[in-house]
Amino acid sequence: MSHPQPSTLRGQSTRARIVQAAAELVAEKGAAAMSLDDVGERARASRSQLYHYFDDRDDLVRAVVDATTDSVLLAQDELLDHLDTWAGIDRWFRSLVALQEQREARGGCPIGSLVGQLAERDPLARMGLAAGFERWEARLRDGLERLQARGRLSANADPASLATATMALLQGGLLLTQVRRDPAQLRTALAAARVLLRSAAA
Amino acid sequence: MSHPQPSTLRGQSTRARIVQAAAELVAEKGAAAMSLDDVGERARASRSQLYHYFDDRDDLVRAVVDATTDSVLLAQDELLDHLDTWAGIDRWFRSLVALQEQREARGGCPIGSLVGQLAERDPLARMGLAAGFERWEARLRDGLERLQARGRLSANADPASLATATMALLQGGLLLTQVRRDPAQLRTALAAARVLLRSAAA
DNA sequence: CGGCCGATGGACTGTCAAGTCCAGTCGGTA
DNA sequence: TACCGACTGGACTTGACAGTCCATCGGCCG
Repeated sequence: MSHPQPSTLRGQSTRARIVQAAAELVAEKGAAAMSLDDVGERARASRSQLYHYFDDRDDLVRAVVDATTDSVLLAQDELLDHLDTWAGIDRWFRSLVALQEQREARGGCPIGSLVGQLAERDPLARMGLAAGFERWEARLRDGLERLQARGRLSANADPASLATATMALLQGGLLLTQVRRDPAQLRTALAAARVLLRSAAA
Repeated sequence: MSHPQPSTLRGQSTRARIVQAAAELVAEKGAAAMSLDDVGERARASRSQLYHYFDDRDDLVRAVVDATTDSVLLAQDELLDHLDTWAGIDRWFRSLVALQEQREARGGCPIGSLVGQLAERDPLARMGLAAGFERWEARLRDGLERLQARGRLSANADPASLATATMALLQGGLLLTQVRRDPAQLRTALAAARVLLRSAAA
């Protein structure tokens, strides 16, 4: 945060390697279990490089939060662009369930999992996570608004509330999937989201 | 786990004090930040007492998981007994929102927050959390089944799926509430749960 | 009353992690 | 070439933590 973007190409690449390695370790072992030694080893960067690019451990974790939300949103970027049709929404839902099946229901949501780990410990990290969720939810809300503008969603439906409820079903479904090691939990939650959204169809 | 229930009253009380202190610290600072020194101090118990009653740190954390789910379920025991009427369900929802308002949206769900911290690190803890969720969801499912038996819920509605979806909305709503520090997120999620359930009304 | 055993106190050890420090290297520029 | 600042290497310090060890207490039962 307080460090400027590295001025040389080499510096940028080193910083990126560090964040990447840290993000992987956080995803694998949790934020508390990520040690700077681990990060250094995986990123092939020494101790002083970590402190050259980040103020301290917390600063690095915040960078991980940002990198993780970027990566989650980028991975579904295409799908999020087409939430203004019922088919597009269904496609998104199916892809989310397929991903959990492929992962054998491990890990939950990369962003959501961090909430319980960081929200009460680091206010800045919490705000970073909130910003990530806001970007995510905004994509859905925009889709629903376009759906409504085209008259496929009831005029008195509230896209903002529907988007929030859908995000809640998604996050809650992922949490139940993770804790039960069963992708069917997410499938059920998203089926409910479908019912909810369709009940507001025009 | 491997230790039997303490045989003396004094032992039982000491063990209970330890679990209680550990549970408080986990709730306040997160499972990873709970140290045995902190626990000992708060419970007025020495190091060897911790190892007298628990195998190791992980064993204590698992006891915390159980104690936390017990406490969450006990706190709403009365409300969970009356989920077989629409009024009872509404009362439950209102009470959940009121609790978050009172807590200023801090902490999220005591059980749900632990999922991201423990699920991928300790399989036994994950199973303990899953058992907690199952007990919780079962209470709701039972209520819905009674509602259905009395003909207030459509005969072709599936109480199990509705219960899962409602739990997902609850957990997701709490997660969004926590990360945004805004109880309205849970209110919106539970309003959606109400719509979902009513749409299955007979 | 004497021993047994659950329960307790607290010092001790080894390990590991965060953060500091300084001595370098590299690449571009004058 | 000489310099300068960005960048890199890795040893070192300090502290905290999990887990171990042994000595002791205290009530109950024979």
